[in-house]
Amino acid sequence: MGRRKVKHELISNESARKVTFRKRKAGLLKKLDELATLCGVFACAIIFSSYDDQPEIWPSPAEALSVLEELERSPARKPGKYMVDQEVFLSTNISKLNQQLQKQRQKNLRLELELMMAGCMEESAINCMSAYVLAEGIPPL
Amino acid sequence: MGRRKVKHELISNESARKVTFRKRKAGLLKKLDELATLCGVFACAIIFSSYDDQPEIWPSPAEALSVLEELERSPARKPGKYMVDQEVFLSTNISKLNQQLQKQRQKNLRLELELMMAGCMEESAINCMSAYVLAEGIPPL
DNA sequence: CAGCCTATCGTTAGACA
DNA sequence: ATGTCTAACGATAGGCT
Repeated sequence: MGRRKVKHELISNESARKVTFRKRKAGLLKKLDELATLCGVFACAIIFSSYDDQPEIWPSPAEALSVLEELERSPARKPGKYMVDQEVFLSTNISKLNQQLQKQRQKNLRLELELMMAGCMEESAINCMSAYVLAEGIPPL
Repeated sequence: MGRRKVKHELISNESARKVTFRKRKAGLLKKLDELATLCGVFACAIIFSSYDDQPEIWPSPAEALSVLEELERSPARKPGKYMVDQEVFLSTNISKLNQQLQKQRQKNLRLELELMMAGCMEESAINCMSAYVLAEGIPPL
């Protein structure tokens, strides 16, 4: 869309690439916002580029973290799918992995949360973080 | 876009909402693919919905994990930004958090990787996972 | 280089099978 | 409900400032 079609490959001209990146990143995040609102879904996006010194984290670092936690928490598949033949092995394997991950997750959660918020927010990072941790009821280190 | 404008709010009709979700999710992921290709950036998106029983993970669970790891690994800010007044405290705080997280990360990495791949891939999950782990040189548990 | 403009291309809402 | 069609709306490439 635009005055000409663009080939689906890396834009060779660097300044043109940067302009396209800014425009399209904005367009993409708008679309993600629309999808989330119109359809009531829970989503995040993370974009690393050499143009921004911080990764773009949508909708916000804290909300993105919630999505990542949900991802860890979510059952790998619908339980019923495993109740067949050799897949039972996979099922128990997943259960064990889940248990191990659960233990790790609690420890990691605080670290990730503090790091991400400290890194991606502005001056008030520490205050915001404390408020968030209190609100979510996560025990102190 | 389409025959009529749509208000930026949850679509009340459930079946219409589901149709819109399918269409827009596809459109969004196409745009993310274009952004990544045209601009050479590293990105992922995760979408939870009640319509799909699995979260949509783009571009793939394994690649999304790489992006999340990059996020953990990435310096919180440009180093220079901390070299001012009271922010030095924040800087050392972030360093400590990073060190702790680094230890956790190694343990967590294998667990998350196995769990995500086992959960989101099809029958050959275990084989693919093993190949990936070997290729990446991650030590066995 | 960052905004603004607009012709043009792409996405999608609604209709229909 | 799932797929196709297409009018209409939205995103954006290139040009300009």
